Amino acid sequence: MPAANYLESLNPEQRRAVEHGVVAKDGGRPGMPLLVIAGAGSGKTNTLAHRVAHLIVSGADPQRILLMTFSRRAAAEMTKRVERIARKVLGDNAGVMTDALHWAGTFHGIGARLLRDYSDQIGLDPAFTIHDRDDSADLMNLIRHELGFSKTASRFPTKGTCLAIYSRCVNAETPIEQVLGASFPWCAGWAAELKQLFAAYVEAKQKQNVLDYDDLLLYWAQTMGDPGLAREIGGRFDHVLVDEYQDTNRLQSSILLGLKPDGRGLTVVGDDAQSIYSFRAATVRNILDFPGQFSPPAALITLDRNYRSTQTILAAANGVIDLARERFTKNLWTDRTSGIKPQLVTVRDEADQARCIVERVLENRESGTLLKQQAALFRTSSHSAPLELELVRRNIPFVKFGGLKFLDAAHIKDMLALLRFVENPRDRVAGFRLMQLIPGVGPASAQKVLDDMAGSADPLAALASSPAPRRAGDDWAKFIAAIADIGRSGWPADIERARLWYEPHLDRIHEDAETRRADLIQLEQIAGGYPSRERFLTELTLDPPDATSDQSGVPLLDEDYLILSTIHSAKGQEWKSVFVLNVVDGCMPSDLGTGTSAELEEERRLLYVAMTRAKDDLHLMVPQRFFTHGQSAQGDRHVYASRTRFIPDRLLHLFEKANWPRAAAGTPARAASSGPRIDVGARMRGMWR
DNA sequence: ATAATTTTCTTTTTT
DNA sequence: AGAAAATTAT
Repeated sequence: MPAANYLESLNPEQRRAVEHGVVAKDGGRPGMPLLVIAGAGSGKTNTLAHRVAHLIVSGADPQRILLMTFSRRAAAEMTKRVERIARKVLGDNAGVMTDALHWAGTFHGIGARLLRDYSDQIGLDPAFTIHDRDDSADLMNLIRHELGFSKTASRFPTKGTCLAIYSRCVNAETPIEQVLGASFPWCAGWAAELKQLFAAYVEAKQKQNVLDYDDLLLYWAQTMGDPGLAREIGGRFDHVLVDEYQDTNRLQSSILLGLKPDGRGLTVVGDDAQSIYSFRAATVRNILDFPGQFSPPAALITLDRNYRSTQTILAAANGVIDLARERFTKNLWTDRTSGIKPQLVTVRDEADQARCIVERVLENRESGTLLKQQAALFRTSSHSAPLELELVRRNIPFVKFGGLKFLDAAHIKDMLALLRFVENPRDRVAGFRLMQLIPGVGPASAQKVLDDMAGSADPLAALASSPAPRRAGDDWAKFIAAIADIGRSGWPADIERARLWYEPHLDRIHEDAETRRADLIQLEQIAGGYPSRERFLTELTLDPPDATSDQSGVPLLDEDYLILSTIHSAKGQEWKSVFVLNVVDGCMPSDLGTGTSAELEEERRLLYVAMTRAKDDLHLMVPQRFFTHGQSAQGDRHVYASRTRFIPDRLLHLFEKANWPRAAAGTPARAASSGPRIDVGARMRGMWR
């Protein structure tokens, strides 16, 4: 039997978690269910990876292991680690073994694959396409319009709100009245109309052969409701492991229970103190109720030793989370002796905040910390705007996670709509968008053609024979030809053909066609990495490349760059040095998130997550003034902000207080070194614009 | 039917 | 400040 020394780097609790229920040489037979509560920085990913590797080493079939993570990035990282660990024991065979670990991904991604596999058994066309959030909102809007809700006396909820309500009903498995009461009280009067809208929305999706994000879970859960299929699908996997379980919702937990009703072979890992996705209907009850769902109850192992942060950072983070209204896990501890306390840096405004961060980031780099080992975190994507400006000005490369995506750009969406329409001609949202690119074609004529198509058994033939809209001219024939060609040319030649059709429209519609064209070329390169059009479309909508860089293109891998990220996107990551922006009431908590105490508690956990990302030093930035929006560019209307309510006075002893720019003794704080504070010249020029 | 213009509303986090 | 919806002009 292989020496188990690859487990020696683990502490006793981690090792128990890894070995739970695994008997050597047993073929990795599924054992009793296990819940691991793993605090921030407690080696959670490492432990889970060791457990998977240990299962494989003990004889489990990697093809029969289902590993579900929160993002695909996390899945890829996990697979890599599993291979590294397994290699220590199995040598070069490990690669072969872990390659077979191909059921690793997000709930949504795995759902999409299973639904295609079982499509004929559940009456689904396997060519279904997937709508992202924007597509879903567009479809919702279409229906909303059709039903006449866009012209009601008092205002009907917007498409986005409608979709949010729908999504919550589905994901929380909760009736609409309750959802409206709890989360959307201002829409409570519309319950009947919303029901009607949702019914029509569901019908439209089915007619058009499209699924939205929620459907991937919903259809999966429904499929598991059939005992035969549940047994078959559950039987495909000996081991099911779920990461970040605190951020799963009711629907996801019912899927899990459907897969493994007795809990055998089930492992879930999470930390209730880091639950930050309840806006997506995630519920912390999932993790709390997990053990009791089985008899005997699932084993519980707690990892509370932190390996990431210094003692002072941990003390401050513990201080913040200690004030939470209710808590279930204990405080983290570490034996990493402390450096300096986390710093609470007061700055004048957001511009100074940006300058201060840049200055410290550069100092850190001088003393040997790469930019990549430093990150600036913020609550809302737009909070980083002044910092981005300053970074561009100082020529410091950075990559931003969260917020606007590559795929959100209009021209990228146009291209994807074209490919999607070829893949699935019944996808009305795609067709509707495309046809309106053609000059002389607006909503009305697009509608008419799509109706023709919908009424036909062969939609593509109907498209070709449908009369061209009167004012479309030549461009219509070109459109029809392109659609036909793309169907024939094969992958990835398809996408080049698609671009050839789209380019004239791009030039016509957009001023900055050149920069956008570069994006399209990049899209083509990304496409080359996928084996088929279907896989490309599916995986791109489920896992959009999430880095948008203000520099051109994605920085090369060996280049050094600073990380900018929303706190949500920073989950599971760590950096040597972390700067948290706008630690101020109104930003953290967001002024939108202060409604209910549950929301407030989630905002508190958000700050906790941000703080626990830091290994060696942590800066919380507190700008005192905010310039308000909605005024002329040079206006100086502003509001004064105060330090976040999550760090009240009695926690101040856990922090080092600082000001920036540092006021020289006796003199008022004034910008000495960082250039002019106001650009008078620009103001004068601005007077005439 | 489409394009251009004015008015009104809404502001997070993401698979 | 910006987007989406409604309204008016072509």
